[in-house]
Amino acid sequence: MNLSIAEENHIKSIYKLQEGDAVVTTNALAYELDTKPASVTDMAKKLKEKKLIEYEKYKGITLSADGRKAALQIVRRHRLWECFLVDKLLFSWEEVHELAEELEHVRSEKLTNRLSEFLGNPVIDPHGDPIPDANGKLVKPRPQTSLDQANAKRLVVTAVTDQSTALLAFLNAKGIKLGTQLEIIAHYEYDNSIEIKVKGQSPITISEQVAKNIMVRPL
Amino acid sequence: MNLSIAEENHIKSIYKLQEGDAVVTTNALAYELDTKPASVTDMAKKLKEKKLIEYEKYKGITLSADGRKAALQIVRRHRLWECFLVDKLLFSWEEVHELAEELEHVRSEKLTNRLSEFLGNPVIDPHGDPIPDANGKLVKPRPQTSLDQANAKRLVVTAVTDQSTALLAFLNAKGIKLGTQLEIIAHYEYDNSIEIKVKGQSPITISEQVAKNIMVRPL
DNA sequence: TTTATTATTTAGATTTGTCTAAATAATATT
DNA sequence: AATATTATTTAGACAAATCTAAATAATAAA
Repeated sequence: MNLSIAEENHIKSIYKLQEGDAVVTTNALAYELDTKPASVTDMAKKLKEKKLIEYEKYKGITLSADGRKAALQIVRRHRLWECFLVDKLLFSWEEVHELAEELEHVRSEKLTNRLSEFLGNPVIDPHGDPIPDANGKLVKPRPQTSLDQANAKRLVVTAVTDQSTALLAFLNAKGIKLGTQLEIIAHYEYDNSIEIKVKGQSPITISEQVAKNIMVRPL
Repeated sequence: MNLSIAEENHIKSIYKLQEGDAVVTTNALAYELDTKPASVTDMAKKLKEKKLIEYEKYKGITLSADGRKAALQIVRRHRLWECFLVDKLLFSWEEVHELAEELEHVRSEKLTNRLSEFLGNPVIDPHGDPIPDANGKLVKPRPQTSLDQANAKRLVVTAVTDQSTALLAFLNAKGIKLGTQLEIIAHYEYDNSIEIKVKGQSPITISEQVAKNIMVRPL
């Protein structure tokens, strides 16, 4: 099955929004891909034709088994390139997403597997996300919640779900990265903010919005 | 100036066919790009509009200063990726051209320069072709001729101009690679073949057609 | 349960890059 | 120089991926 870049991007976004097995709506997908709902409908028809998604009009989209397989291949390539960029070319955490977005579309299994080997077959990428293996198997990520819903007080940052340059740069500025230890001091409902103390720094306040994208596990 | 992949491929092929400053014909370019002359004419109009080429109808194509600059950037990326694939991912000589053809279109100067650094700023690629530096400067390649026109008897292979998988695999099978030493035993005009002896092997016969693509310098 | 709102799809247009077939220009041959 | 051949361009079409505007379906509100 030979997918175009546009098709791959749709598959990847459906995979991302599905999170388990939820149905993905036309609007959500259009927003994620920075495109228009009408365009998503067009593409949905094509991907259904290719049996990569389940789709009935007005009923939303889910990946088929083949679609999931394709998505995992793309995700694998993306995360391996991110590793390469950070580990070998010394890019920083927040710079690599856009570049990996392009490199991921070079569809060569041999290249992907050689790259993985070269990097020492890593199992998580620089953002803490697990890397599917050559067969598309994904190791279960360790138990984690988003920072806004954490109940334990002492936590470690394990991943960042939104990889926009803006957020990553913001976190960088605040001294928050993978493995950073922090404590929740207070959660202010009335203005949706959270006061935290990053290890070795004075306390700071962040919005719930930001906290939603920071995944943590109990220390 | 943001170029599409199609535009980049045209620029690159014009650069390749120009060899110095020769005018490139529509037909030659169509053949090189495995497309049709009419398509080349269409693209020529667009590239002229963007001031990347000099073009008057029926008069052929040459690169403008800007076009040459763009071409050298693409060639730089292509050759650096070839180095990476061979040196780091242990691909063989003849496998890397197609992959580099895709990787070269990731247009990030920062990535290109980091990659170059990571590789130790190489100045020639695995096929023996020089790599333009970050400013597009190309070190003059050592004096070389194609094998079919060589006058010295003892020679060293310095480059291969046609990088089709077929030819490279053929040469590999014959034990010919960069740096291989060989002697010309005889040049048969009547059937356009050349008998050569590769160092450490028994003499073999190759066609002039193949010899044209093997660049050599006197030992 | 009507009505209003929101989500989704359809219809038709646009851009990019390509093609074929026909027309025209340049070059080679007699 | 006239004619044949080859090279190039034009005209018109097509597929992919997108868009806008209008129509329709699903859902929420009154």
